[in-house]
This record gives sequence, C-alpha cells and structure tokens, in this order.
Amino acid sequence: MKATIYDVAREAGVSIATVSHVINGKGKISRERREEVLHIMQRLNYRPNAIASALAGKKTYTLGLLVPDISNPFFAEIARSVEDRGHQLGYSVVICSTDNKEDKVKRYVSLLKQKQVDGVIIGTGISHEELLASLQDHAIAIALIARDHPGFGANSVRVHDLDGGRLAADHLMDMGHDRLAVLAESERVTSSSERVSGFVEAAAVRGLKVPGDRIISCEPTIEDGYQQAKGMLERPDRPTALFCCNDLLAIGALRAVRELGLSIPEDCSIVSFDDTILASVTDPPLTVIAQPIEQMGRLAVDLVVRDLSEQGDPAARRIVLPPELIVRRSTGSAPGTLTAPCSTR
Amino acid sequence: MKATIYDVAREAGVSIATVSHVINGKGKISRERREEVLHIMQRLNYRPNAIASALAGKKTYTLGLLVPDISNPFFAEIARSVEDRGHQLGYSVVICSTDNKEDKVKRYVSLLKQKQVDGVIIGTGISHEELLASLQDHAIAIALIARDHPGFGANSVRVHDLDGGRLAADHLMDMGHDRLAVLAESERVTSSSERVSGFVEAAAVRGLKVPGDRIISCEPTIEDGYQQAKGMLERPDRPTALFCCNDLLAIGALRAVRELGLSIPEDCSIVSFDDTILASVTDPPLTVIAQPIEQMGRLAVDLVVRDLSEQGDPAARRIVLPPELIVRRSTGSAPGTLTAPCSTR
DNA sequence: CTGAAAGCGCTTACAG
DNA sequence: CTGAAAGCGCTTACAG
Repeated sequence: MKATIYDVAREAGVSIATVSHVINGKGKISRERREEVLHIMQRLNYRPNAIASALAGKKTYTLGLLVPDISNPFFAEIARSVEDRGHQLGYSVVICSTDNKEDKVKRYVSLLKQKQVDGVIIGTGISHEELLASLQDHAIAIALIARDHPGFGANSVRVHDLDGGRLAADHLMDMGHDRLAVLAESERVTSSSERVSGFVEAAAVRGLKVPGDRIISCEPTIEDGYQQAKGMLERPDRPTALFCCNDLLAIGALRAVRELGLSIPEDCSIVSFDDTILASVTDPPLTVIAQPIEQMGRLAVDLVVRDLSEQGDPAARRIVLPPELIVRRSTGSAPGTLTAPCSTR
Repeated sequence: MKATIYDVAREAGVSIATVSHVINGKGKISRERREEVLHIMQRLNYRPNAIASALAGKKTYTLGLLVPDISNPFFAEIARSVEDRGHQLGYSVVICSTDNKEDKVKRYVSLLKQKQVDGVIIGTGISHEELLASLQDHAIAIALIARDHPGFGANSVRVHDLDGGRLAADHLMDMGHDRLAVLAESERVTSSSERVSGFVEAAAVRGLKVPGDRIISCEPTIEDGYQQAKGMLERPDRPTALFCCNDLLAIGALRAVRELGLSIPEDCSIVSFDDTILASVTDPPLTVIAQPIEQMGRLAVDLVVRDLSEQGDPAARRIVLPPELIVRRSTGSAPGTLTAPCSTR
C-alpha cells in the first residue's frame, strides 16, 4: 500500500503537521528532526498525494492548453514548448483540441474549471469574452498565445503580425515582384488579417496595390490552399508571387503551382508564415516569416505562473515578438527581372 | 464564490449525501427531490469539484500520455486521437515528452503517480520493466502504443510491423527493384527491427538478399536520414530503392537523392513508414506503409478504460493492426525495367 | 520548535 | 427513500 503522511509521522515519532512542514519547508524544524523525517520519507518511498494537497489548499500544478488541433504541427510545436517550460516549473499540461468549435471550447473550459487547473494557455479562437472572464472569476490565470483579444485584460504572447506581413511584401518586392496575391485565413482571425494588412501596407508604401480580389480567405487547410491558389493562378494576368498566411496554405499553393505546370520560384514565388517543420520539408523548402514558437510557449507559461505567484491580479502583460524572414528556395526574382537571386540561409 | 455541495444541500433543504446521490445517480431518490436538487444545482451553476471527489474515492479521470516528443507529427497525431477518445469517455490527457531519456521517463512516471492518474498510455521507450510494474502497483492501468514489451503483461496496440516490412519489399520487387537498402532506427527499437526483418524476409522469399551493410541504423531525424542515405547512395553499385523506417528518415533520404542529382522515382524509389502528414507534403509525396494512427490511439484508450472498469486485473490484451501500403509518387519501376508504373491512389 | 484540531469538498457504508 | 457520520490525505492557523 502506498505510504501516507500518517505512516511517515508514525515511523518518525512526530505529528503529521511536522511532516507537512518538512515537506513544504515551512515553519522552523530542528535540523535533526528534519533529517530524521526526510530519511523516513525516503525509506518508505513516500510521495505526497497531489490530490490531497490540492484539496487542502495548495495548487493543482496543472495547466490547460487550449488549441484548435494538437495534430497541427504549429500547435504541436507550441505544445512542446509549453510542456517543457511547464514541467521545469512543476506544472503538468492537459491538452484540449477544440477544432475552433464554440461548444468544444465551452466543454473544455468547464472541465478545466472542475479540475481546478491553476492556469490555461489559450491558442484557440474564443469569441465570447465571458468565457475568458469566467476563467478569471475562478482565479484561473490565463495567457493567450498566438492570439490577442484587444480590449480584454488578458496576458498575451504573439508575433508582430503586421511586421511579418511587411517583411513578406518587402522581400518579394525586393526581388522585383509586382503582381502580388494573398491567401489569408478568415477575416475573423485577427492574426491573419494583421498579416494581410502589413503586407498590403508595405506594398502601398512602394506604390504597389494589392487588389481586394487578390486577397482570398481560406479555410486553414492544405486542400483549401490548393483550391484557392489554383483559382488565383488560372486568372488572366496571374500573380508572380503568393503570400500565404500559414504553412498549410503555402503547401496547398505549392501543389497548385506545380499542377499547373509552373515552376517555383521561376514562375511563381511563395512566402509562407509560421515556419513549422512542414516549411522545411517541402520541395523547394519554403521561404517563410517565422514565428518564434519555442519562445512564445515559454513566455506564455511564464506569464501564467507569474500571475499565480503574485498576489492580487497584476496588470496583464502583452508581449509582442519580432517575426523573422527566413529565405529558402520558394522565392526568387520575378520573371523577367535581372535582380540577383537572394542568398539563402 | 464557487458553489459547493453544501450550498446546494442547504438551498434544497436536503443533506449533502442526497445531493451526492443525485449527482452520481446512486441510491433511490424520489423523483421530486431529484428534480428539485437538479434545479438548484443549475440555478447555482454548481459543478462538483473534481479534486474533492477524487480524494473521496472516485477516479481522477485523467490519463497520462508518454511519448518521445509531442512535436513529432507521428506522436502529435497519436495524441490527437488519444485526446479525442479520452474526452469522449470523460478523461483528460496530460502530455509527457520524454525524448526517450531514462531520467525524464522516471520523473514523469513519478509525477503521474503523485497526481493519481487513472491510466497511462505509453508510446515511448521504457527499458526497465520495473517502471511499468510500479505503475501497475499503483493500480494505474497501462497500454503501450506503437510499442510492445514482449514478455511483460501489458496491454498494447501496434501495427503488424513485420507485415509492413514485407509489404514494402513486395511493392518494390513488384516494380523490378533488386538492389535494395534500408534506413532503420536503432536495433533496440523493436518496431523498427521488425520492419527490417519483414523486409529482408520477403526479399529472401524471392531469392533476393539484402546485405547487412545495406541496412543502416539511424537516429530518427531528418538530418541523420539525409546523412546515411547520402553515404549509401555514394557507394558503388548504389541501390535503386530505399526502405525507410519512418517519415523523418524518408524525408532525409529524399533530400539526399535530390542533392546527388538523381530523380525520384526514376533513379531511386523510396518507401516510407508511418504516413504522418509529412508523407503527403513532400514532393514527390511518399509511398508509405501506413499505420492506422487514429485507430491505434482510440484502441489504446479503450484498453486502459476497460482495465479501469473491470474488477481484478483482466488479462492484458495485445492488439495488432494490419499496415496498409499507400502508393504515392516516390516509387516507380526500377531503372531499365519495363514494368508498367503502379497506379496511384 | 512541535502538535492538536479544523477544514478542504466530496463519497460511501450504515442506520433508520 | 434520506441523513448523520466517518474518512480520503493533506495544509494551516493557532496554542503552547
């Protein structure tokens, strides 16, 4: 049978309060007593029951991670960094794939409350602020990751999407492209619409216009990226460069370009966004605006844990990280341009 | 403040035992009382505290998922199916990425015990049976996934690796290949060595020998797949077909073939194993021996939950699922062969 | 420095 | 059909 605090107390000839104190390093315990107790704990292979200690007033040391889909490489990579940082700090993480469905989000949130998680990291769309607020009411710390909810006082960590869009446009224009098109996600996804804005704005700065009908909303899947890219490329006056708001769309686009018998980047350049493992595995590997995924996961955990340690609710922090352009082989000079090919890294 | 069972009992004018009974559908409660209580619970927005009920003797409804790395697409996909099935059945899942490191495995196992998870699904290498046994001692149900530990009485779900290797070899030989080579994982990974055995055996059946020096052990990374494939292809009398024991290795091999200026499948065919999203995203997409990932995750959860519901420990079940050959475009007739190209699906 | 006691929010025999 | 009471394994004032 598993040893309890009573067993340890009895063997050591002390009260359970004393054992508890040595476990938690609280109160003053004489050195000999402490060593004695520690020794017994070891002998009995005693591990405090986390359930009991949570009920008695300590934390559960569990975090929820809400994402659309853990099997999507972007979120899988986020999960890994959240898990690692959490584990370092003593927290376990429970995965919750919501498919961005309102009802799944609700079910998971309700479950996380019942399980009394200490905090939740949210990478999925949450349309109703009430949900977020209900978490906070339960004294559950939250941090949004790769999302933001402007106007709502919550921690968040994201990349500077606007700058990301700008980087993409500048890179393409530097290589002589002037017929640009964009594969975006739904306009409701703010990160995506920011990327598009940055892209359009940077183009405008150089006197280039990206017509509204060259900015397409897609489902964030390879299949829809393929379909929409195909439609786009079959138009007369087809674009020479495509900016795709995530790796899945870019892969779809890659396929479409190929299927039309065009080559990349000679006939059409593609810039992607995210830089998951997928981006480096395609042929050609994708030039991409990279999100600092590892860092984002780590910081999101840190924000949550900070809220847990400080008393009162500290003001929410919003962290915005710079995106990085990584040039691989899916972009090159515009057809008919003399620009030297960009060096790869 | 969050409502407790006491609040509900007071409002309803009954004892907490009665409230507990209606929550759990136990005992006989008159219909009116039940409805009254249910109504109050709703009005107070009452949700039972899962921590308390776990401590009082119920389950924690939490499962641990031990994998080498959640950001590896194979395990991310496994995680998704485990999560979905778990959620359906009322369980949450905690992720544990071990990097196959003995000490990380130990830490996580110890943590899962402290948190009193009901079961754990193990997709990571466990060298010491004691660890497994210690889990079972704590009345924690276990199921191995995509692994097996022959001789140890544990549930397991895996694909028929031997048959998978055979399928790969037959497919290649059907297309006229006779200079075969293999990129394997470490020999300690039984799933990989089974795949190799099946491959070698099927070749032998048709009088073909796969020399030992054409079976290379690799780290399961793209990089090492690349390195080893390159070495292999630079040998005189280079193979016309490569069997890679997972998608990562196959991607590395793809890269190596390309870099040597050879084309796929004209100069060299590649058969991969697993069929994660990566396999369909490369160019050309990979012909692969697919594991039924979704099914494996689901069944692993079912095995664990079955152990939890039955009393006594039911005999361990070992489920072996058939692999499936999915022909894509990384395989074709051997150079100089007249065999018609295989139809794709 | 140490311990007795109350309490966390439930479940489950048991008695009536 | 319903309730009083004990107990799950801890933590934390509080008293000494």
